[in-house]
Amino acid sequence: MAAESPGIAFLLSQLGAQAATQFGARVEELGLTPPLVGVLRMISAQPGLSQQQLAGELGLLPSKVVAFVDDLEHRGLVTRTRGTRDRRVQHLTLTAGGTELLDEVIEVGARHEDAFCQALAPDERAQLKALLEHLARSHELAPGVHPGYRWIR
Amino acid sequence: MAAESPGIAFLLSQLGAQAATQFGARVEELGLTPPLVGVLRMISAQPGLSQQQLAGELGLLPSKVVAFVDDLEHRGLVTRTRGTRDRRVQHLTLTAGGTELLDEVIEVGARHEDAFCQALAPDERAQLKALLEHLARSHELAPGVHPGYRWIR
DNA sequence: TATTGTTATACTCTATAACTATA
DNA sequence: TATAGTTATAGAGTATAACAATA
Repeated sequence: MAAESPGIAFLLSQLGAQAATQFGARVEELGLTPPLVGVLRMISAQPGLSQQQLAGELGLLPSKVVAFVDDLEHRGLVTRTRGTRDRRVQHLTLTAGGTELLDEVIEVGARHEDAFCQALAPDERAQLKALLEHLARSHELAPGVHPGYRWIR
Repeated sequence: MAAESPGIAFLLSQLGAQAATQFGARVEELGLTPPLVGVLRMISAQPGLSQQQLAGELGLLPSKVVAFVDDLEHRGLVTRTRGTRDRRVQHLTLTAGGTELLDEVIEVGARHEDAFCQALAPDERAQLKALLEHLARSHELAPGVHPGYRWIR
């Protein structure tokens, strides 16, 4: 019955959705989606990782990884290389174009960050970031890995 | 090329998804989903509103509202009443059971809030909440209305 | 003719499970 | 027999547009 004002959890959910949507709109202009950005980031951080590893670390279904990598490969952003010891695995690496595009994504991300936080003064941003990092650590959220909105097991 | 650490926007997106997922798991035990909770909340805040109004305020498709209200009506949580002046509109109100269930949802929400922020001291929570409210206002997010994750036009 | 709510349909998206090739 | 990747398929979910009743 109490007309409750939204708490921290709801505000996070609201603002998080807003941030994700706006970021999605920005990377769309680069022909990407947020999940594809996550894939590029992960391959950049761990060049040569297999599709299984990628699926495991990002929480994606293997069949979905195939579709993503197909897409990125056809666009010349990623290469698949058969393993020499185990010829079943596909090792993933970024092409020069992929690295270039990821750099653009990072720039876009920086602009997004700045625009989204525009209302906050520098010291407020630092405060907020510290609090959010604290909270994220307490929930054991891997830095840079998005929990996604449906593929939680 | 820079190995950037996640910024505020990404942390918000990460934590927001986590908060939403955990809240969804809690209300699932009450037989509800987050969107259904939003519908119940809105009807409680504006008893007698029409389905069109509900769709407009929550950003839902009219056909989706029909499905939601069908569901809630069949469970005896909401009633439809034809308008007397304009017999096309359906006025929505909560039943006693609906109000009761919403009260439970609010309790669940309070427990969720507390659990989610467990790592933060009371003064940190107050700080964080103030910063988030500031940010939410700057993005013109209506208090209590979730922007959702797909139905942005 | 326009609007409210409803229904039907076409479309996309996701998950599951078969399938192949290697091991 | 088990595993990495791939393909195919069935199911769920979504948006679009047709529809009936009322204005």
